[in-house]
Amino acid sequence: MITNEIDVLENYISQNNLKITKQRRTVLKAFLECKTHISVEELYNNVLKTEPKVGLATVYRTLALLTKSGLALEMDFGDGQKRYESTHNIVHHDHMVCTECGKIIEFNHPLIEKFQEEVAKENGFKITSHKLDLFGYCQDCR
Amino acid sequence: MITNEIDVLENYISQNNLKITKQRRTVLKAFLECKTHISVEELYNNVLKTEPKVGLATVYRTLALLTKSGLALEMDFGDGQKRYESTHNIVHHDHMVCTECGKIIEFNHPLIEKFQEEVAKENGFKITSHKLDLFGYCQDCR
DNA sequence: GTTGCTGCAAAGTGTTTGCACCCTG
DNA sequence: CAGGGTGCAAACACTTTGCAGCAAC
Repeated sequence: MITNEIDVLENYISQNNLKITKQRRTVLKAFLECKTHISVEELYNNVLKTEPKVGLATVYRTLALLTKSGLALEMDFGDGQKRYESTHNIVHHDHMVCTECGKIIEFNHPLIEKFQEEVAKENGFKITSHKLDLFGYCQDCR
Repeated sequence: MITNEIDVLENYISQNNLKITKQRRTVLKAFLECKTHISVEELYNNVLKTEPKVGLATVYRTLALLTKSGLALEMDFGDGQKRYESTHNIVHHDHMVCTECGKIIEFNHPLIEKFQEEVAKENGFKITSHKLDLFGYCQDCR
């Protein structure tokens, strides 16, 4: 529920001497209502629909805040802009990106994760995060 | 051998009505002598050591050319700049990136590749390329 | 009333492009 | 000598930052 996220945000905010503002609530709300893997520009446009005088910089700053507070994940598909995904109610997954139509299919394969850990251990490497993107053509575009 | 790469480049160039120039040779030579996963800036600095009046734009343009001719692979580790790797004598591999010291460990795990194909097939997805990056701490930094 | 937040515009960063001149083929 | 290549600077796209006024606590 959205209430839940606002709690998380307010909790983070009160622990860090920050302040809740109308803009931050608006951006969070729009972020949670949006499709996932949203770009800053897309989110900004959605925010403007309800709150037309919010600045783009505020959206950038709020997304950084959401990322730090653990509500958002920052992604980079190499298309030159950052994209974000809510951490609410999602389990970890990787992405197939259709280079033709831009569609993103999420998937998760436990064995792939397992072998990642295995190969990391072999190299004395401690994984904190990972990113697996498959690029190609989706069913409709192949 | 370097001669080999120049052949590949000249071959591509002659097939596309392009021209061999001193700058292109210099960039290619520096590229092949450099450490892998090199950034444009790093390569540019190395080029300047032997040919001080080459422009940065030429390095960008030549790297695009090398990528198109199949001599270079473009990578993006999400640090805001493109990096390149020679395709010469390398087999496909993925990367572990130490977020502390920047070290990059290459690895390859055939089963991970196999399961990628498997999960793609399940989704009717045709993979043309993929990218797997593990982020975390290397042996020295953990 | 302090101190953090906002909107705006300016500055940054990495990359691409327009153009006049140069050089390869 | 035609047409692509080069260096330079300007333009670009996305993101960050400085600042004066504003709002939350």
